[in-house]
This record gives sequence, structure tokens and C-alpha cells, in this order.
Amino acid sequence: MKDPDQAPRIHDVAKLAGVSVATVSRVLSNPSIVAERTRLAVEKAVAETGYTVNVMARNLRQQQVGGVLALVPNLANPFFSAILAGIADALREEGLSLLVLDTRRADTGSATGGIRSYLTRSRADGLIVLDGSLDPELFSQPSCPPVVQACEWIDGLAGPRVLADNEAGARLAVEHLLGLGHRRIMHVTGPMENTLSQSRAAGVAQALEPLGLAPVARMEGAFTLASGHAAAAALMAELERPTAVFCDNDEMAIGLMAGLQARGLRVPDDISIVGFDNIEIAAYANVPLTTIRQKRAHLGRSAAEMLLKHRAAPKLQEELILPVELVIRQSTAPLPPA
Amino acid sequence: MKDPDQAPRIHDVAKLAGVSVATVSRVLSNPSIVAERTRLAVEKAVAETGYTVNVMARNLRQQQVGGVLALVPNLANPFFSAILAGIADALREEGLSLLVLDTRRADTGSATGGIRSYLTRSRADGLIVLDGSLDPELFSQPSCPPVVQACEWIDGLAGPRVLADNEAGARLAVEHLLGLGHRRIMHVTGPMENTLSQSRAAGVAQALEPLGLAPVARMEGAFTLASGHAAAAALMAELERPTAVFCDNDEMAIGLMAGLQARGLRVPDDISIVGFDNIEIAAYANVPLTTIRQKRAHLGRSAAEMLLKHRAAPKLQEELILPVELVIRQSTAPLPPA
DNA sequence: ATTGTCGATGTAATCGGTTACATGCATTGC
DNA sequence: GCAATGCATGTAACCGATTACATCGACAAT
Repeated sequence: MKDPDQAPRIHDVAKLAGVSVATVSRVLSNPSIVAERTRLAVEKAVAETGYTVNVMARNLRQQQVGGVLALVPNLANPFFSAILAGIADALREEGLSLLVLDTRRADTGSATGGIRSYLTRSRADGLIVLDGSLDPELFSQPSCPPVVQACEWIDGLAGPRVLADNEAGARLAVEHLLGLGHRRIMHVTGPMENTLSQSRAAGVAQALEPLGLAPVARMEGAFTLASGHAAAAALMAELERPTAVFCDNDEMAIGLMAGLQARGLRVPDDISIVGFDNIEIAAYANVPLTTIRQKRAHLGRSAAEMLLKHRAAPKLQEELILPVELVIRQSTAPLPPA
Repeated sequence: MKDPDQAPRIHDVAKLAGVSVATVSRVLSNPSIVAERTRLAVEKAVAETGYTVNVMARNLRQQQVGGVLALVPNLANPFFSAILAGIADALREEGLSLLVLDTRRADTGSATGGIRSYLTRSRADGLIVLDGSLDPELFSQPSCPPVVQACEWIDGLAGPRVLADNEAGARLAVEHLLGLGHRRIMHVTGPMENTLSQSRAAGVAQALEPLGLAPVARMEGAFTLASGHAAAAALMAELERPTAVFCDNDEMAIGLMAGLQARGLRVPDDISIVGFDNIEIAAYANVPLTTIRQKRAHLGRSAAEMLLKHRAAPKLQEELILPVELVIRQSTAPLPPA
């Protein structure tokens, strides 16, 4: 060994074992085709040198990166990190690693820096897009690896998707309220340019239309605690005060609940609230929150699995819709007699 | 162009521009040393072919990966994802990408698969370790890239660290309770093998000792809502019921609060509660939570910056301790006269 | 006129593996 | 005895960039 500080290369192992580099490579990647004697000698040499393959060199030769890039709007948001955990799980099982890019902070503008420079086959073997607000044109370059959209989706971007059944979820939530006798229902939405908000609004309409109803009020929030809290003021200002509220996510529901309680309303006695997502804290809120369960880790896992499938089979246009379910807790109650 | 489906290589651009590959490379990486005429011709050829560099090839040649790996115990935990967001931020500014590995799910055992195979220079230019429960021996291989520990730390692993001031935080929390007149104080800890829990326990002791006091009860939780909730039962069972509780994180504080309220105790009238972390929801809890603010994104950013610094300068043993502060809300009140 | 310097560019080695193809040897069939 | 077959292994091309070194022309100094 010339320079003991340098990491050993395959050449060093080959020399020590008295075989060629090809044989060493074969022992590492496909041991069954090399003779037992040779294999043992090579394994011994590997152990003695402490050799590990240089992943970059292998990747270059094999024309693959060994990793998948997830584009998330906000990495700090637990909603997305739960999905990421599912993605990471599925990838690890395939020996792939997870790269993460926070799209809201990264610069979309310049062609050199920014998101665009990550969207190439030489950086990732595939893309999982969790941000529905991106420009579909970003993914149109020929060098762009296969894409799977998850959770949110981009209008004008074809290709495989995996989504929760947002319409059904919103419908379930509102039907639950209707079943309790509520008729004056408010809807606190996410940003309406968001595809998620749009399909939840559609679900709300589907539940109300058969009765000839519509939401008595609608407020556009931002999926944040603060915007839910702000909705409390809007609600109090309504002439015909709603008796129930459906919020597009649990954070807004919790923010709203805090805001209403601060104003002296009791949940569920004075007003019923339903959220969406079933985040962990929903069960531990002041008044445990009735909500729609959405399996986020499972959604992430499914997205990763779909990506791996599509890497092999060419791009069929697949759409996987995951079921959701209603979790009844204590934030909803029958409409009291007038 | 022989095969229009193939991504163009630097060779193709060179031919189109009528220059050598070296010149193209120089235009891309160090434009100032090539003549204006040539540069423009190359840039035109780049635009026409839609060329983008092959990152794998560049990385192999330059012996760097262009990415940093974060080891997190649980990716779905918002506590860590906020730190990750800070890390991602700092890395992006340097043109590095973020790789994430969930250490609890990955297999630590086998030498081939598992965490070990990620801890090599050919996979990441550096490591940010957020999991204090890992075996220090993992990082002792010569091929292991530079490591910075953040938030938690590993006993027996030297090297740079960035931490919140856990001792001071716990001390502040308890001193706040003492200042309100409380003397019977319970401590709900994280797992005691966790270095974080240990230093918070030390801070608690520092605050109590001058008065000759000790926690009247201590319960070991798991940093989860559920374990906080479980602590409520333990608390009620105490003969000398505490008048105040310090919880090692906000999740346990919120779980505890829910559990106590379900048992008819009022916060803060019957009992005061302090958390740690100042997670977003702390302000929107049923009773807004008094807690210790810890800037998690900033902590992540500092860790990344420290890593980048140590990549250049050799390994000085640096330890950065970030200040924390007390945020007083409504879950704490003066001890009522007996 | 000759030499030296400098800036711009080209040539080719290099990073560290994988793998198509070639080779050599032993076994088998005729 | 000789060709055919097959297994184990070696040789060298290849992945696609970067960059040390060589080259060349123009211009300045002697």
C-alpha cells in the first residue's frame, strides 16, 4: 500500500487477493459466478483492506444515481415529514437513498441555480413531487427523471399520482355533521389555488347539494394554526352564525377551536368542529378532535413504490386513490334543539 | 447528433461550438479565463443542445459528492424536521443537497446494508448526526466523512457539536416555577439514556439545589403525547401531589395537560405546567403553554455551517451552545395560598 | 532577429468502478 | 485424439466529466 491514508481501491484488493479487478467486482456484486476458493480469498482481502466501493464511480458507470428526490413545499411541516418517512422507508428497502428539496425556499427562477438544476437524471433516479404549486414546465425537459405526484398534484402535469381520497373525506365530514342535524355549516378551506382545497370543496358540495344546501360561510385559510385562529373572528362576525365547521386540516381546526373558546363558545355544545388529517395531536386537543384519518406514511410509501414500478415499466398513466375514514371524537355533537 | 434521445454530452457541445471539451468545461466552471468570442459560441451551443453537466461524472472526478447526510431518529417527528429545514437552507446556499436517513428504521446490524454503508466519503461529503443513541464506533472508520453532532450527542464521540442550552433552559423553567412560589415540582423527563434528558435533569437540579429541594416526583416519558398523557395518572397517584410540573418537551406537556383536565384538574389554577421547545402548537393549546423557546431551524442551520467550516479547516473540537429563552403564557400561575 | 512571456486553447490522463469480450483450461462426446 | 462446450477469470473499453500539461500565436523586450 503506497499511501495508507488513502481509501483502498478495488485495484488494491485485487492485488492483495492475487486476482483481477473484475473478479473483485464480481465477488461484490454477483458472488455466485465466482469459484468458492476465489471468493473467500477476495472476501478476506476486502476485510483486511477495509475496502468499500466508491459509490460515485459505480453510479457513473451504471448510469444511475441510487437516490430519489422528494420536492416538498415546506420541510418543517409535520404533514409532509410524515409522508417523507413513508417514502424513506420504501426507498431504503430498495437500497436507494432519499434526497430532499424544500421548494418554497429554493429559487425557481434562474436556470442555473434553483430547482431546475436538480431535475436531471444525473442527480436523481426519480422524483416524488409533493408540491402542487410548481410549474409543470419544470418537468418537461428530456433530462428529467420519472415523476410521481403525491398528495397534491399539478394541473397540466400528466403521469402517475397517488392521492388520498379528498373528496370522499370532505363528504364524510360534512355528512357526519348533517347526520347530527347541522344545517348551517361553515367551510374553512386551504388556499383555493391548491388542488387539495379544490377537491375538498368539491366533496363538501357533493354532501350538501342533495339537500339543496351550500356552506353558509367559507373562509380561505393557509393550513396553519394562525389562519384557523383568525377564522374564529370571521365566524363570530357572521349574521347567521354557523352551528358547525369543517376545516380542511387539523391545524386550522385546532386554531379555530382555540379562537372560539377564547371568545366563550363551547365545543361541541355551541359549535361542532371537524378537521382533516388526523394528526397525532388531534386526539390530545383540549376537546379531542373529530377528523378524517389519512395515512400519510402509507401515502408516501405508495408513492415511492409507484415510482419504482414506473422506473421499470414505461409510463402508464396510473392514479392511486387511498381511502380515508372518519374518526369521531368529542368535537362534534348533535345540534341542540333551538 | 447520432442519437437524439440521448442526453447531450460535453463532447457534443464542443463539436457544435467548434472547440475542445476542455474549453466547454471552462466556460461552465470558470468563464473568466476564456475569450469572449469563444464563450459566446459555447453558450450558444449549450443552449441549442440543452446540455446540462452530468453531476455524477463531475463528482467522481472532483472526489466529492455534493451532498450532506443527516441522520435522524424519526423523520416523521416535527421536532427533527424543523431542524432539517434549517440544515437544508444552509446547504442549498452552498449548492449542496440534503440526504436523509431515518436511523430508527434503518438496520444498524449488518455491515453490508444498514447505516454503515452510508457512512462513507463516496456517499456524502459530511454527516450531521441528530441521533444520540448511535454507536460511536460507527463513525470510526477511516472512510467516514466529517461529522457534526446537533441537538443530541453521542457519548464517546468527539468532534464539533451544536446544542441548545438544555441546562439553562431547564433551570429557567424551574426557576420560573420557584418564583411563582411552587415547591412541590414534578419532572417529566425524556428517556434517561438520552443525553438531552440528562442535561435537562442537571438543569432542574441546579435550580432546586440552592433551596435544598429536589423534584417531588420524576417520571420517565418518551417525548410523546401519549407518554405525557400517561404521566397524568402517575401524578394523581402521588401522595404529596405536585403543584407544578416541568416537562422535557411540549408534546409531553400537552399530553399531560389533556390528561389532567380529563381528571378534573384546572391549569393553571390547580397545577402549573412548563414545557420545552416552543413548538408551534404550544401557543394554541387549550391553555397556551409556558415553555422554553429553542430555535430549531437555527440550530440546524448552525450545524450545517459548522460542518462546512470543518470541511475546510481540520477538526478542531468546537462546541456551539445556542441560547434558549423562557416564554411565559398561561399554563403557569402563582401558587395559591394553602 | 531572437528570446521570453502571456493568454487562449487543445490533448490526454484521470477519477474508480463495471462489464463485454477474450482467453485458457477442463470436461465431454464422437 | 480432437472438436465442442462451459466455467472461471483476465484484459481493456467505457461511463462523462475535470484539469495538468503541452502547444501555439501575438506581442514586448533585448
